[in-house]
Amino acid sequence: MQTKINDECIILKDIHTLNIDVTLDCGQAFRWEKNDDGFWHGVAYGKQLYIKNDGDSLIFKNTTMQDIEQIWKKYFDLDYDYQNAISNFSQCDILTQAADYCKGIHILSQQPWEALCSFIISQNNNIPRIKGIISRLCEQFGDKIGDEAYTFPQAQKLCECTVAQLAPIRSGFRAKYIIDAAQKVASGEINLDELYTMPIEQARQELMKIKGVGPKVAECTLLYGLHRLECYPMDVWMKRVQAEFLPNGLPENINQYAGIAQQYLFHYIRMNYNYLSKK
DNA sequence: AGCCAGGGTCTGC
DNA sequence: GCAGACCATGGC
Repeated sequence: MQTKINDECIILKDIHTLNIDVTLDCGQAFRWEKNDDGFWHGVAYGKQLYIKNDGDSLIFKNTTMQDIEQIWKKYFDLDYDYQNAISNFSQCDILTQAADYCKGIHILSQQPWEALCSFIISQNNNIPRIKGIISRLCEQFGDKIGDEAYTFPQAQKLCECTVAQLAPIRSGFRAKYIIDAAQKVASGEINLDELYTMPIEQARQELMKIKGVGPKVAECTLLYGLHRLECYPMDVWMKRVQAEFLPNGLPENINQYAGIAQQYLFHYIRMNYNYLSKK
């Protein structure tokens, strides 16, 4: 991987597998927006970033080589071998189609607390509105770190809030769930960092101690916040795929890559539902 | 206008 | 253990 540094840009060459456009717009993260110049801008790990693809290169703006090494390589999962994972999908038609359609989608490593909070908000909700709620949450309770850029508010901040104080973000019945999660995390009753290595079933149970966290939200938190790739969140779209194309579930050799398969199937069915359901 | 959305809780069998 | 009502809100 070669690196080139201009005045304001850092360019990583030979990044073949990451497609920024799809990765940031496939329903796993809710805080990225695309500018007219093609750059995506967002905030993660308390840092603001501008990024876009340019052929086989990745162009970073508003960051440092040190942050790329310590934060963004992990966040965008640049060191994981996606080709190898996808090579295991070849015996399953729908997985092969989905993987082909979703080339370049990586599973992001978001901060565990942000992922937990975001997917609590996601329940019985649609993606545009999830983005709006999270945006208002950050604007109201996060730290301002740039022009219209805010950090994701920490649990230590939100644990002090009442449902009434959260009213401006218009999260509806989910407000009390956000507060319960914040209290359990801020108090140390739940230690999210332990979930990186905890046996997976125990990790699920740990998260489901939080009010408003059931199997789906726990699974999303573990997949997108802790990079537990064996997790397989089942939302309404995944149930449609399963019913129509995977009556016997995932092939067993996919289990350790189930999270990748899930993200590809989710995006594929959502983008092609009318076409696929007619076939 | 009514249905749906990256679900979960609570109640009643 | 399982079905069904209910939950806030807004996009379509």
